This record gives sequence, C-alpha cells and structure tokens, in this order.
Amino acid sequence: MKATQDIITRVRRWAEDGSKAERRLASMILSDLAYVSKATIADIASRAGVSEPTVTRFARALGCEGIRDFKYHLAQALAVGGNYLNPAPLQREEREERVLAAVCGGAMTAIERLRSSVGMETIGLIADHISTARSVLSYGSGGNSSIMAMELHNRLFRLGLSVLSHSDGQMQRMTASVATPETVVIAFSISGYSPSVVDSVRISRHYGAKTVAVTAPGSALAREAEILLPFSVPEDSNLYKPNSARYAMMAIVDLIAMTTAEAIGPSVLEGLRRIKHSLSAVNVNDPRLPLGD
Amino acid sequence: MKATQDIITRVRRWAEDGSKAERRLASMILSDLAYVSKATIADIASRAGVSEPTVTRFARALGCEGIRDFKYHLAQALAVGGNYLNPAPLQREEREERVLAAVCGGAMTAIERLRSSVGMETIGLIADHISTARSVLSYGSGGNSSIMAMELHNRLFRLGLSVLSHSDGQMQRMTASVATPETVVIAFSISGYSPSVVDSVRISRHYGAKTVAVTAPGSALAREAEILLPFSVPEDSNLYKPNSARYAMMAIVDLIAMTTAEAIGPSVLEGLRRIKHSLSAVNVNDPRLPLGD
DNA sequence: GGCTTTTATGTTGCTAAATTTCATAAATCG
DNA sequence: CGATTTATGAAATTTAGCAACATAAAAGCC
Repeated sequence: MKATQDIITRVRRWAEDGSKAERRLASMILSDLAYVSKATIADIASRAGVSEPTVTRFARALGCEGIRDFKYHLAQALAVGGNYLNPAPLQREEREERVLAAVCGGAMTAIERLRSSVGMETIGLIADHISTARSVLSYGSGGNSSIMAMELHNRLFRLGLSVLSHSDGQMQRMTASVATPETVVIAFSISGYSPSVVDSVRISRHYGAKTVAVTAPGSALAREAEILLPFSVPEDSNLYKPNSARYAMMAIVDLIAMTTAEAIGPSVLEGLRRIKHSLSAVNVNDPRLPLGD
Repeated sequence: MKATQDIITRVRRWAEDGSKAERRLASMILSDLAYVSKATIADIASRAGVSEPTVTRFARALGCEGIRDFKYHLAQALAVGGNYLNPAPLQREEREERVLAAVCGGAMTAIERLRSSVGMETIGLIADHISTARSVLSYGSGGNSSIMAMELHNRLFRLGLSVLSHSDGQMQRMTASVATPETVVIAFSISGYSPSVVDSVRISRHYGAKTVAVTAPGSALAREAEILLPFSVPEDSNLYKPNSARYAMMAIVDLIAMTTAEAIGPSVLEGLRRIKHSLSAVNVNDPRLPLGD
C-alpha cells in the first residue's frame, strides 16, 4: 500500500469532507483509535451508527483493502503514536474545541507538510556525517531554535555520540573556534539571521568542520552552511496562535536522530540500555520508565 | 494482555523451547514476520506445515487472545522495528520511507490522540491560575521534561508573565522555597519520580503555591500536586522506537499557553509586539518572522 | 414543482476465517 | 510395556467481513 499520507490524516480529511454517515464514522474513529483498531466491523458500525458495508467502503475509500487492512494500518500508527493520556473524553464547549483545533490542527498540518516536502537524501547525508564525526556541535538561539538545538543534543548523546549544544552566543563562537574537520556543526534558526549562529557556522567551517543548517533558504545562515535543510515558516499574522513550525522542526530532529541511529547500527542499543539502567537507580526502580524522563 | 516482553522475543523463545510443531511454526513466523502479520490462519498453518488450531493455540500460549490479537501485536512490532527486524536489509529508499513514516506518522497519531482525549477543563483551570498568578515556576528534569519546562517558559513569558524555568535540581528547590500563594508551579515529569521536582512541588505547596503536575497518574509527583494533568508513556521495550510522547507534551504546553493567552485577553498583544520589535533590530528587519526564532 | 438520474446508505444472505470440540497420535512415566 | 499425559489434527461451529441488491436521499433538469 503506497500511502502518500498518514492514515490519521486521511481519516481526518474524511471527517470533514465526507458525506454524513462518513463524517459520523470518521469522527467516531478519531475519538477512539485504540478501540477501532481492535473492534469488529459490527461493533464499529453500531457504535458510529452506520451500517457495516459503510465501514468497509470507508476503509476502501481510504486506500486500504478492507477493514482488516485498515485496522492493520491503524495498529501500526498506534504502535508509534502511543497513548499518553487517560481517556477523559466528554463533549466540549465550542471555545475549547477552537483552541484544540488551532493547536492540534496546526501541529498536524506542519508535520504533514514536512512529511511531503522533506528531503530524505539530505537527512541521510547529515546522518552519515554525524555518525562518523568525532564531535557534534548543535547551535540555536532564540526560544524555539535553542530548544531544538538542545533537543538534538538530547537525542544524539544517547547514541553514544559526543555532542554539545549551545544557545549562548559566546559559547557558540568559542566552541566553533576549536572545531576540526572531524566536527559536525548543526545550526538551527528559523529566521536564518541569528548573528551568533551565522558567525559560528562561518568560523567552524573555516576550521574545516562539516556544517549543516536547518533554516530558511536564502538566508544568511543558509548561504554560510555547506548542507542546507530548508525550513521555512509560512507567515501567519495571528499573534495568539502558536507557531506550529516547532513541531515540524522537532520532527526534523527526530528524523536526523533516528537515521543516525540506523547509520550507527545496533551498537547504539548498548548505550541506550546503560542510560536506562543508570536512571532506574535514581527514579523508582522500574526498568520500563522512559529514557531520560 | 500482560506482556512483559515484546512479541518477537516471545516468539523466539518458543522457537527454541516449544514442541516440534511449535518450533516449526515459530521459526516460520520469524522468517517472515510481514507475511504472517497479514496472512490468514489457514495460510500460516499450511506454510508452517501445522494445523490451524495449533496456530491459534500458539498465539494463546504467547499471551494473545487469538490469532487476530497476535497479528495485531505483530503489526505494532513491525511498525516500529521494521528496519532491523527485517532479515534482508532494506534498500536505502525504502528505509528512508520507513523512518519518515514512523516519525511523522507517530507524531500525527500522538497529536490526534491527545486531541481526542485531553481534559480541557483541567487545561482551563491551569490557565486561570497562571493568568492570575504573580509568578510562574516551571520545573522539569531529564532531557524531555526539562525541555518542556523551558518550552512553557518560552511560551508564557511572551504573554508578559513573570516565568522562570529550571532544570537544575538545586535551583528548583531554591526557587520553590520562596514561593508564595501567588505563585503557580508547573512540574513536568514523565516518570513522576524525579526527586528534585517532587521535592520542589512539595516545598512550594507548603508555602501556599498552586501546584500543577504534568506527569504519570499515581506517581509520587502526581500525589504531591494539587492539579494533575495525567500524562503517561506506555512501556515499550523497543529502544529504536522514536518517542512521540514529546509531540503530545509539546501540544499540552501549547494548549496551556494558548488558553492562558485567551484568559489574559488582548493585553498580551502589547507584549508580543514589543518582543517582535526588539528582535527586528537584531535580525533582518522582517516583521513576519516568527517571534523568538 | 415534478420528473429523472445519480449518489449515498442500509438489508440480506453468502463466503471465508477463526475457534471450539472431539478424536487420534506421540511422548512420558511408572 | 501398558497407562496416562501431552501434542496435534479433522471436523463442526461460530463469527467476521463482504458483495449484491434494494431503498432512500440528493442533485439535476425540464
């Protein structure tokens, strides 16, 4: 099944565009994905108040072979998507629904757009560099980008890599000055004009480091770095509205980290296991707790 | 289904310890997980050279409810571990596709599930407290939670609020000690047992602060805080798996920030405008650029 | 507005899939 | 070496999913 879009996205689209029965069905599915992924067609149908063939047809319309195939894909989505909240679903006021739609809808759109536009070759290239580097420097400044730089740090050091992240401009410049050809520098900036980050990339490149920028194409930072992962934020003038670009950027970090993990190979598992082990001494002694809290 | 181990491991064990037919079946399953996860019981049985009831019994012996449940778990394992479980290493392109699907699909699903199950009353309550507080303290420790604490800080201070975030345990305890009834403390912890965070919540509550925890229900932190936004990460023994919980947590932060902004009202715009203004001197002078890079 | 055509949805009955029951073969044990 | 347990399969039963057909609603059209 060559899916251009994520299952959830497709269901969501039907929840808005579909016909009456389809909308009922789609929103019922979205409201309890876990249930649907295990229930029988009859249960699903009755719970959504539609007939069984409608359910089958719906699954087909989504590009699946039938209800079984649909549930298969749903199960896979859930495996990664996880279930983090206890069900507390009661119907909501319109105002709450609006906020939810703005935040979640924005986040989903951002990720979906990233998915369809990100260049995985570039990611692969970056991962190759990282996995063979002696050290990695991760730079960002300003709220969002600095957090992303930390996030990358957080993800990479678990792979046993030597990583540093800095949001302080002086620290960026200082660490960039001692870069070597075996250093990989990764710079995050939404605008692409954060002076310290641009400088640090220039400096480190001067000393032979591999430089990567996740930033707006055409910006100063984009011009300075060797590898560019273009990241542009569509303007939205609503100041209240959260900037959902961060979700896309986090997904980029995830992609880089995961691809790097695969590039390194199974040996990373040992490092992960050790971290997990060390944490279990601090926290309650439960080996299942997530890495790094 | 109480699974202490992941499905694949359990199958492996049966491939060694089981009886003759079970060994045949188990090793056939391991040799082609993808096939088994979609095939019918009849196909599986004939391909392994055993009878259909044997297959059902096998699934039960593994702790599943039946062949359907077994295939469900297999699908989930494949969604995540597909890359290294595959006997034949995948082509580069296909591997990239998988990573992309895992990261983006996981993120989408996590956000969708949050959307359908988050308790907006609690969010509203938290926002009310924040919007009327004199100061807000945001605590987290360990990679993920500390980043979320910072993220909240980053989002709230733009609303003109007095916020601090700390991931350093000593700073957490120190700042908690000077909390007042007009302080709101927000603590992030996935496990709910990060000692400094738990302590700080207890200390600040002792001084009359309003305390909020975004953490696993039932944990030490959950018991300590007045308001609990339950957030639990399901156990999964798969270390390669990208952790999409962060997307859900980030969405929670977004929801809190946005609801708070609405609770405060239009006066926040002035603060936003000023920040934007101050940035435009540093960055390129483009008013459309996102706040804070 | 009333007619036809199209589209959406539901009802019925059939087919295939999974599971239980029961029978038989193999292994284990005294 | 028979008795008893355990492992496995065949047949019957139950259940799930689906296709074909039927009906209702909607959209055109005169």
